[in-house]
Amino acid sequence: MMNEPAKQRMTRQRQVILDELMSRKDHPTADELYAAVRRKLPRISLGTVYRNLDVLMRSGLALKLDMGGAQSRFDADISPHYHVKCVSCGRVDDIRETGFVEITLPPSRDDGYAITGVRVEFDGICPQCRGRE
Amino acid sequence: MMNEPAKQRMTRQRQVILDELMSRKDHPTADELYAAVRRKLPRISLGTVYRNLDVLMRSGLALKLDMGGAQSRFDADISPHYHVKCVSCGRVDDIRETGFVEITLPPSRDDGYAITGVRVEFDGICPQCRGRE
DNA sequence: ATCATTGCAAATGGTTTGCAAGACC
DNA sequence: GGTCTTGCAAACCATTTGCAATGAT
Repeated sequence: MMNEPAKQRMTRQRQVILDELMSRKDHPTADELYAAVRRKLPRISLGTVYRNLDVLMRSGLALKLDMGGAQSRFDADISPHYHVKCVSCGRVDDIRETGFVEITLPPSRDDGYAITGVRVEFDGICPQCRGRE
Repeated sequence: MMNEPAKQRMTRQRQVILDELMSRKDHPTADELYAAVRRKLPRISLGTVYRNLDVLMRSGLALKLDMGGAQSRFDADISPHYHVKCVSCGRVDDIRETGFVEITLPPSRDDGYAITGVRVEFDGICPQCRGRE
């Protein structure tokens, strides 16, 4: 009756995916991760990468970033921080200084929504693309 | 040499799509719009809807909302306002009170990004779904 | 034995695109 | 005539899924 948490095994594939994701500070897409992980596990499949990213996400070990654009990006840094997306080249970086964002969740009335969360994302031009202008 | 703005014609299809989009306060997906527009233009194709939404977007007459999830949503209300997405049913509504959001764009230094914009999106539970709990 | 997990391949589903016909200047 | 636009269908591409085989407990 109880909703038992699903028993998950830390398989070799899952561990390698998580390690890879934690080792980088960019925010790779599933296929970028697939390419990287394949160097250690040549027989791994893209489907497995997707399935494991989903598991890691549900377990709270990774974040899925929908920053617009076709592909999702993933982040193993689950500490609170914001993201900037370069409107020119599409890369996504962290923003660590959060002092300039001030959001007070509105009380649950208004049009009746009970607000449960906010997402703040920045657009910008990365240093590389700035130099190239 | 100059980048002339493309000459666009306000075709019947484009007008009907825009009218439909302006007439509703929800934020329809392309295929919802397609279904609605088809009542007036039974022979219109989904491809035409997509192409016109793209044109309207570039012309600044409509906004494309990427609120996560598979499909994009569109909005003909281009005045500044925020959106809430119901985490339960997926519908998207406007938030008109912006007093509780205070964001100061950071100066262009930090890791080097020149910040050009912010996106703020809310999650919540809509009144309908709240009642149904 | 049981049950999560995998590799593989096929399927899905939203969006885009090539092309020939049609509409507008 | 030139060019923007359309309908149709096929193509695209990220992601998901069915399934038989594998692995861990």
